[in-house]
Amino acid sequence: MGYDGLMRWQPDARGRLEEAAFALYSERGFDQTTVAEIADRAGLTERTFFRYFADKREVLFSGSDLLKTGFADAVAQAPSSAAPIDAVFAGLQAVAGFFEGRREFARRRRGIIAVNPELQERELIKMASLKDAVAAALRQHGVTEPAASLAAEAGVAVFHVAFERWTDQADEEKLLPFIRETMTQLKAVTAGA
Amino acid sequence: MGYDGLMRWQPDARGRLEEAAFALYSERGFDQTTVAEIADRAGLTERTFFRYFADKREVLFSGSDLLKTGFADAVAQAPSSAAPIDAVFAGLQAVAGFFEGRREFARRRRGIIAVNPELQERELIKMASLKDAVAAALRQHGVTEPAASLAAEAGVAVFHVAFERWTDQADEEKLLPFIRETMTQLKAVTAGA
DNA sequence: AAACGCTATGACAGCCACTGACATCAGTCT
DNA sequence: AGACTGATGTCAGTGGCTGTCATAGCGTTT
Repeated sequence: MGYDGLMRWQPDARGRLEEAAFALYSERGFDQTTVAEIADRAGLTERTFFRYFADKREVLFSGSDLLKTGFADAVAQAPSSAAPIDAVFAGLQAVAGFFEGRREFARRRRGIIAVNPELQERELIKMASLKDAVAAALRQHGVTEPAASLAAEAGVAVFHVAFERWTDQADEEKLLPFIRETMTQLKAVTAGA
Repeated sequence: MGYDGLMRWQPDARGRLEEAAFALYSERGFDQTTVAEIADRAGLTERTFFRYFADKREVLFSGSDLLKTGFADAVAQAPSSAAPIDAVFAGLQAVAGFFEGRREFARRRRGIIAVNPELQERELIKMASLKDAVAAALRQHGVTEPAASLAAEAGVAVFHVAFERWTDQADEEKLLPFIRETMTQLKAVTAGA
């Protein structure tokens, strides 16, 4: 039999909270949404929200762990003969796969984050964490510092720039070509003089 | 005659708040310090703290505006014949001057920030803002996107890595040599393959 | 010098993010 | 049935941050 209005013990509390937050942040904006409202919409309480997410921002970043491990694992599994920049590129290819078919979602999520400094801060620290993971994977490959950190910085910079250009596009296209082109241009820039 | 205990209308309220915050964050850590305590130590009230600083973190970042304009102005004033990466390097030289003789302060400040994720987030968004300013200066130079953004990312990455290595050093040395070396290594890494 | 006005600060009330402690509910095991 | 476990609810409290109004110091005007 169905549950009577009460949602307690309904499945996927975490997912419901994510959806509710995403919807409310879209409709009214992050600042104009309270955690109590998110919890209500998900049929839960504020306290439960904070059991699943460390804070009000984190609910938008549940995918970043997968992105991080996907990127770093691909770097770690690159042939050991590969130059650092090529190992990083292998990671970027994995990232491109990660976003396959999710451009519209990525676009709306970016819209929410773009208008709020607090959310931008969170996004930046996720990027920094991604960078650290990539650097660690490179070191595991025998790349020494500071080359590992710099190659990781370069890789994440390429991802960031390419990702923005991809979501700015009107048409549904693949992310990978943007990554390729951005990487080429980074090489051109740093080779200057 | 001197003032009797009350500090109202004592000069440099802002500076006193900065010093008090820096001291307390050092002694007990950021989380264990309340804004009321900072204000007390500065002889002011909590409300006044928030008139000078947007939030509890911002009090540690008052210098970042000077750093940003110093970096960006130097980029903008580089000879128009200079390649993007060389204009960026001119900016980095200005940054090195900015930190002249402030290594110990930079070191302690970094210690406060290093142990607190919220402060790291704030530092990261300041870096991003710095990057944006540098990119804008490059565009003003006629550099097109995405080269401007990428060169700016590269420049800020070099600053970041060099700065960390400089503050890790035990001896008081100049920042500029670290910047030179880091820049060289970035070029080597991105030239790979 | 008295009145005026301007700005920095204080005082107070309130919202909301976030936390700790304990109660309660649903399903499982025995 | 009764005990056990894990997810959720309830409640009280802390602290960051804001809006609003009162007040203190200081210069200016008349």
